[in-house]
Amino acid sequence: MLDIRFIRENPEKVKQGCQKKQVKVDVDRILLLDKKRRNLIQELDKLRSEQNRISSETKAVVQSHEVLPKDRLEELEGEGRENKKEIKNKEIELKKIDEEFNALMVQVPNLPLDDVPIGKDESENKVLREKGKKPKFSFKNKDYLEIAQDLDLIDVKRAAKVSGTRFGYLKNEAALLELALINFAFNKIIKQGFIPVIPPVMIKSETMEAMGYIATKKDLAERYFFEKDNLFLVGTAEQSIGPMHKDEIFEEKDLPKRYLAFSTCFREEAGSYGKDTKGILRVHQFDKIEMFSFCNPEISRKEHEFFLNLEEKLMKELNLPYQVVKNCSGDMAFPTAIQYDIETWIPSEDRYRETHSTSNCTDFQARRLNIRYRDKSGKLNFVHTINGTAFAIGRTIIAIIENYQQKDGSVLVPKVLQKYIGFKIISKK
RNA sequence: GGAGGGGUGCCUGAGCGGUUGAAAGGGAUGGUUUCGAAAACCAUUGUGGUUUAUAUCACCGUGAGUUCGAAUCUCACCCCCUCCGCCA
Repeated sequence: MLDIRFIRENPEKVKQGCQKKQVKVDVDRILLLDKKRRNLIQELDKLRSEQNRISSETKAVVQSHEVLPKDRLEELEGEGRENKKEIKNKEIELKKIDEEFNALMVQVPNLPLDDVPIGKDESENKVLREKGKKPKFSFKNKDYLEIAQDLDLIDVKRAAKVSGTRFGYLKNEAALLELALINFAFNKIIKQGFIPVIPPVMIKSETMEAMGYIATKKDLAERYFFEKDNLFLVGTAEQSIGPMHKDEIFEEKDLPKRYLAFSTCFREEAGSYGKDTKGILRVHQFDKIEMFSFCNPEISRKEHEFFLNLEEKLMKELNLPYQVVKNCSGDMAFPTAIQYDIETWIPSEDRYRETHSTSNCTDFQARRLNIRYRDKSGKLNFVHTINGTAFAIGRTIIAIIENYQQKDGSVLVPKVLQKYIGFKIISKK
C-alpha cells in the first residue's frame, strides 16, 4: 500500500507509476474520497468531543450531589442521546466512504523506482549481462524430459493419472538432486546471516491480502483457496515469511533480519493454458528455496543487490550459463518497486528461461503488514522488504539435466553437488 | 472431537461502568556517581488520525450492541493456552 499523503502530494507521479506498471486505478476518485473522508472525520471529531463534554459534565453533576438534581441530569442525558444519533449517522456515512476508499487504495500498486526501464511486458526487459559458457554439444542434444524418461528421473504420465496435468514425480537421482540442492543452498546462504526456516504453506486470507498478492481477480485466480478453512496455499514462501513479523517493531540493531525458507509452492497457472504444457517447467506444485529480508530503507537497494549477487554466486558454482535481466515496469509484480530475474540457459529451447527473481518491495508490504523499526532517534519507520529465489528446484534440475547431458545419454552431477549426493554421474540403470 | 482458561503498552502484569491513555515491575534512553564498568539514585519513555496552528479524536484481539459515559456489561467472530480423546 502507498502512503495516502504521498498520493495526495504527488498525484501525477502516482498516475504515471500506475501506467508504467500497466495497472488501471482511478487516482482522482481516491483523492476525492480522501477529501470527503477528512471532512467527515473533522465533523465526527467535533461531535465526539461534544459527547465527551456531555458525559464528563454528567459525571460532575452525579459526583457533586448527594441528592441528584433530576432536571439537570435528564437534560444532559437527552442532549447526549440526540448527539449520539448524529454521531451514528456520520459514522455510517464515513464507513461507506472508507470502504470504497480502502478498496481503491489496495488497488494502487507499488511504483517503479526511477531507474526501472519502462515497458509493457517481458519482451521489454533489459538484459544486463550474460554469464557462463553455453554447452556446445558434439552430438544431437536432447531435451530434459527425454533424458529424464530415459534415466527414469521424472514421471509425468503417472502424475497425470494420479493428480492431473501439470504435476510430476521426481524419482531416483532427481529426487536426490533436490535434496542436494537444498543442502548446498542452505549451507552456503546460512553463512551470510540468514535464519533457516520451513514455513507453513497455508496462510489465512487476510494474510494473503496484506502481502498484496490478491489485489486483482487475476491474482485470485492464480491461488489455491480452501473456502471452508479460509486458507490459501502459498505461491511462494515469501507469502508466509513476510507476515511473520506483522504488527511487530524491530530494533534497528536487529536489522537486516534475513530468512532462508524452503517450501513447496502452489500455483494455479490459470492464465497459461497451452503454455509449457509439457514436462515440469510449469507445474501446479514445486519446491523452492527463498530468501527474505526485512531491512531499513537506507540500505534496501544494497540489500537487493546483495540478494542478486548471492543468486549469481549459486549459479556460478553450479556452473550453469545464465543471464541477468532487469525487469521492465510492466513485468514486475504488484508490490514490487524494482526487480531482477535470472534466466538460465536451456539448450533444447535455445533460449534462457526464468529460474530466479529478486524484488525490492520498499515499504509497500511493510505498510500493510505494519512492520516497523525504531531508529536511533526513537522514531518509528516502516522497514523495507526484499525477496529473492535461491533455487526454484524443479527448474534448476531441468537446467542441470540439459546442460550437463553427455553423448552416451548420462548426466554429470555438478561438482559442488557431488559431495551432497554421493555420486558424479547419473546413468542408465 | 469433548471440557475448561485467557487475549491490556517494547516485555511481564494490575485494572468497583465515570480524571484509566491506562497502576506496578522490567527493558530502553538521558543524567548523577566512577579512572572505567557494575550497582545505586534521579528523570524521560505508547501508537495512529484530523488540523497551518492551538487543539481534538480514536485505539486495551476483531466486529456489533447496551449507556450521557465501556479496557470494565451483552452478543458474534478470530487467536492462544491447559486437560482428555484420536493421530503423522
